[in-house]
Amino acid sequence: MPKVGMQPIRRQQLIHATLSAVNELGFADASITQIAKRAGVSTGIISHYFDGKHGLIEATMRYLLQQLAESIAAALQSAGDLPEQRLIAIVRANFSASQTDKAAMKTWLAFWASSLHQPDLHRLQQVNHHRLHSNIKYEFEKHLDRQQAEYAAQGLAALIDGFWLRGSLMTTDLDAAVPIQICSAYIQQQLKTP
Amino acid sequence: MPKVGMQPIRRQQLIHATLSAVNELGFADASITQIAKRAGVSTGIISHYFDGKHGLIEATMRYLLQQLAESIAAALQSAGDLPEQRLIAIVRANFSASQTDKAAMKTWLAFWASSLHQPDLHRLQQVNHHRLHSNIKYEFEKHLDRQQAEYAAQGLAALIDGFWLRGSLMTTDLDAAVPIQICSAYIQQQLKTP
Amino acid sequence: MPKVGMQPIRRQQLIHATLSAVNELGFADASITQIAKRAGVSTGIISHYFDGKHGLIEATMRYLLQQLAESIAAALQSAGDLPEQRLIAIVRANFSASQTDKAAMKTWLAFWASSLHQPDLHRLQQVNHHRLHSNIKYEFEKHLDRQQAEYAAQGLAALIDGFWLRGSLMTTDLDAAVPIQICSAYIQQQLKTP
Amino acid sequence: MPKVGMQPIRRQQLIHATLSAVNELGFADASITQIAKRAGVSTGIISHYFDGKHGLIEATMRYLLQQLAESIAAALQSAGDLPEQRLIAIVRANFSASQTDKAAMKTWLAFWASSLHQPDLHRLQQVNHHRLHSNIKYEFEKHLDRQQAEYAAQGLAALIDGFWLRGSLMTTDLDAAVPIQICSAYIQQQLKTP
DNA sequence: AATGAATGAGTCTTCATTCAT
DNA sequence: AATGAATGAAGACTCATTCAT
Repeated sequence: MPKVGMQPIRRQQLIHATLSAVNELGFADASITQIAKRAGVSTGIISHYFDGKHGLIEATMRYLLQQLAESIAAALQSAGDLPEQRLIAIVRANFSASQTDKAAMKTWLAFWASSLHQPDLHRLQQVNHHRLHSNIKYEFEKHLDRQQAEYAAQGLAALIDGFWLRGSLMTTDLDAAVPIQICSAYIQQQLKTP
Repeated sequence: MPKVGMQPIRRQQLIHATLSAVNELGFADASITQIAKRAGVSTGIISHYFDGKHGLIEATMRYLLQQLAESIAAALQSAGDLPEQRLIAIVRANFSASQTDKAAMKTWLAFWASSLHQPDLHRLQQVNHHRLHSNIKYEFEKHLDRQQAEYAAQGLAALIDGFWLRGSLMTTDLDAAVPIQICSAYIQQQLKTP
Repeated sequence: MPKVGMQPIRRQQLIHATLSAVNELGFADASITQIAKRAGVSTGIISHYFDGKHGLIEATMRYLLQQLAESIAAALQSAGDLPEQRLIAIVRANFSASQTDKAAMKTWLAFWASSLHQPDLHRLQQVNHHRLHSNIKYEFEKHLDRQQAEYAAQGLAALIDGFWLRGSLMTTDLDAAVPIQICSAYIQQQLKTP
Repeated sequence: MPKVGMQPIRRQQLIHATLSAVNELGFADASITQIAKRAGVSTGIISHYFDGKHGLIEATMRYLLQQLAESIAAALQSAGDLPEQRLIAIVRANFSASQTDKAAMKTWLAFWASSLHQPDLHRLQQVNHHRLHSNIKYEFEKHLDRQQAEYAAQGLAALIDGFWLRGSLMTTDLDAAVPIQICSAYIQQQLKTP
């Protein structure tokens, strides 16, 4: 039952099917057969819309990154002007529900691991990591000198990613409250340093 | 010409070949053919000594974990009695050369990601994460109350893992000095809290 | 906006696109997607006008054969009455520019090879080969007895096809002058035989 | 039931299976499944011994070329010293039974056609064509000047290939007697030219 | 103890065809 | 008349495993 203008619908459908498959089966077992089955379409359609599995994987990772970027952008927009507020907003966005559900975290980890040997994915992931660092450093620099800000930014970014990594490897769901609290304390500590 | 006592030699040979293959090719492309080639043996030998590829992978991860555990144990032994000294020793062990070279980090990440969908690996990895937390918390508890120690431990463990994760995803080698410095500052900060 | 009389236009369009695709990509890689792209139409149109890829291939071969037949007919019409003149005219037609450019030769060879296992194409090709033989033999019979004419015809036909085959397999373009000269010499030789 | 030293046996087995499949099904339908079935082995073995289908195809073509080369070499060895005798020996070798059975001819044609778009096969085929020309020209030069020999060689090579091509496209088996007779006459004619 | 020959399930991809619009 | 969305079979290839030697 072919229809016109299906492209965006099918692409979204397939991206979600990919996330679902990676979450349930793992990156290694997320075959296009599995993905197509979850999307309720045939395997051929993947090549039709994404020019192969690799294209679908990349599009899916791009989608996740975009979600995170939007989440952070929105958090910053509704945050106050104080660096502390803005930094906590960034932390909260990174631990927002959509980012901390088991499926998303497992998928992120899978993508990162596979990005180590896939230049295209690696580039995407690098941009993401650099952006988090920049966002954070930018706020710290309002109160700290360049060197202090750099250290504070590295520390906070590591803290966020560390909680995130440990959360993704845990069996239980991540309770975002504790990480947020610890990160907040870290932020306050850093800002009062000088 | 059967040789006696080949078992430990062959096993070690194959574990190193696995690390080498995972590092250079990535987890997905580390086939037993590649591994056997690097070890200079035939593929059949893998089933003989490890009962299949899965057994080899698990043994390799176990080996990495043991290395880390020994590294930490040694660091603690030669550390002083002060919690601060002991905690910094733990940090240093986690960022020691053998743990932060690109190959080891890539392998760790690959194992972690794949552990998400492999119960055997997952169990190993859980033990490891719990041990780091326990080690750290034990030291913090010498100066802090249980709740404070728990938070401090979670924070420091996240900091360590976060630096480690960001390092493994970087293109350049990790300069351990900065993470160690930031972790040290964090430790001192936590210990003076009360 | 349906248009009237599109059929002949579309068919011609698609036949030329097929020749172009077979020439550039080879018979094996001349998919209907490629052909449709070159014709600037959708793939569906091929089934519409030719009832499938096979129909298009057959029509294309038929088109090539017709071109050759017309070329020979024209050559004979403007040739004199002497058998020698007429035979040379046939030779020239077989090596005329439109038949010896790389594209046409490659396409012919591809069609012939595939005709070995496709009855429809095989029939077309048989007619063609028989026609060349008949045309030639008819002229030789004006001066030779039946048996001699048969041999002369077989020889000349083989000579033509042989040059043609060697030309199609060469990397460089075929210089028609040499084959024509050698064929002419052969004709003269045969005609003076008795 | 793995055995040692199977390589040459399996390779030969698979090459023959390839010839059989190409002959019966055509180049396009000679899938590795079909080939493996004819050889009585699994498909995986093809990659094992030939590093993929392409390697098998190339090895098969190389085998055919070698057969022809040996056939010609043998014919020349047992031929007299006279150019005429030697040239006829070459002709006979080209139309010997092993070269003119339907299967071999169809396979040759299929290979040649596909060689147009496969550099590896093309190179093999070029060598073959050049060798035939050289062999022939070498003999003609014993009696003719360079230019005459070149023309005579081109003519005879075309004659051979032409008969061969027409034979491969025929439905019936090729009766080698007629081509040999016509070629012989051509040779004699050329040699008495000056 | 060790080899490597052999298997066959599983992966991704390509492609001609069909059909609702 | 024409599109292009969708299918699904078939293709080549990879790979962990098995087993006779």
